[in-house]
Amino acid sequence: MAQGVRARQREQTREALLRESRRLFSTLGYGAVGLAEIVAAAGVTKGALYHHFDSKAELFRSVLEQVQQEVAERIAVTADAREEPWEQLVAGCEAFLSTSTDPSVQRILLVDGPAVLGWSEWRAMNEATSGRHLASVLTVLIAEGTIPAQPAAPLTHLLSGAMNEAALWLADSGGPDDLAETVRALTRLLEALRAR
Amino acid sequence: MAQGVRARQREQTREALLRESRRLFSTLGYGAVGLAEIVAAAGVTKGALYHHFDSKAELFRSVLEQVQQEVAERIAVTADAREEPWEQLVAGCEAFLSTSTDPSVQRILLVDGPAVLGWSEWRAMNEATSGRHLASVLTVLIAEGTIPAQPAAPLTHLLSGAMNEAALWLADSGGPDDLAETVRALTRLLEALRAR
DNA sequence: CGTGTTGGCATACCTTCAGTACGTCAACGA
DNA sequence: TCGTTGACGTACTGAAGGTATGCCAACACG
Repeated sequence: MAQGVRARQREQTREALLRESRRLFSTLGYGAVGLAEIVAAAGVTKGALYHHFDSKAELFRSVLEQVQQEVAERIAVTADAREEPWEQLVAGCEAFLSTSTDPSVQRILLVDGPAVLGWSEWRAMNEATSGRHLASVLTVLIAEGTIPAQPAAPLTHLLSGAMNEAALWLADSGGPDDLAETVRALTRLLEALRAR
Repeated sequence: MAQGVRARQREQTREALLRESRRLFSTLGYGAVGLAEIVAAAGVTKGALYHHFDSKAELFRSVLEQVQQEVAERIAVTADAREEPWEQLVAGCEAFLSTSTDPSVQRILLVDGPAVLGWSEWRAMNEATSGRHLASVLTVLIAEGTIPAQPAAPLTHLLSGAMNEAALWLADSGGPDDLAETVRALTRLLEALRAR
């Protein structure tokens, strides 16, 4: 860390760009934010921006990657606190829903993400971070027979999509009751899946 | 119909703009398509476009509205062919999944739609068309006790999101097996919901 | 049937914004 | 100490969304 004044300055600039662009992207949306706004807020110029990122889309990609990492981290921490895979699934889902009340998660990760990067790239990125937790725990639950035998992939996508949409909904027209109601509905859904 | 040469010409121009922009939006995405491309393909100029639509986003909105109507129509026709509400639900879900293999539905309705219009507007539009069918049939199923008593709204959004994501997934990395697998997974999910 | 009006569109222009070319200066290695 | 290089700043370009204005044919109306 702090390997020379040069590298430190570089990191500061990069972080300022990421921080300010994340703030602006999450409040105004990708399309409504100009590079001029971003560099002004970060206290640099477009030369600096293009020295660190190849394009506006690449800058957004880095921001999205950062958001993804944070979400995945919170899910992993919450889930790993439980012993049973089933408990991990439920806790992880709840963690995702509560984390996603953050507007930056909303807009950047769920709305603009697929449109800017294209859905398949967005999906690959999701798969590499928070999506993997869901896939792996479902695989375990199917293998141990807690969930009836079936291919894991389709079910993973169904649940993933359900939670994404639910997150968007309860942030939009959300009284605080709706979060609880949604968690309960999701729990009922998961419980219904369980083998009996 | 055909009320004067004037109104007919107007309709032709408008339809040409909607048709060509829908084609371009669905293949390249909203951001990658310029108005110059659209008007060239439609055989008119930007003057005509702005005479019919207030902005590029408004043009996209009209295209999206058209796509939504078509999807809702196909779902309604399929569902109304069944008697029992439960059969209507399953058939409607299957109809949505198979309809959504169309790339224009994919890109316009599911990917660019929320980003261009904003999620809440997109949601309102969805609610007014195809989303209403899902909401109403779920309400009936809960009322008649086929699905355990619970608020309808959260469950509606969970299922809606599940199908949206599933549609995107099976179009992207989809062998024809995946469509069948996804339908089966969705059916299992719905069956699990059923009161026993 | 002649005439004024309006609707439907073309043309030319303006503004903004992503992206590029190039210059500059301080940090770094030798 | 000096040449090199990396981290920017500055100035410019092309393109794209949007606007102002003009034109001509269709329509209403006497």
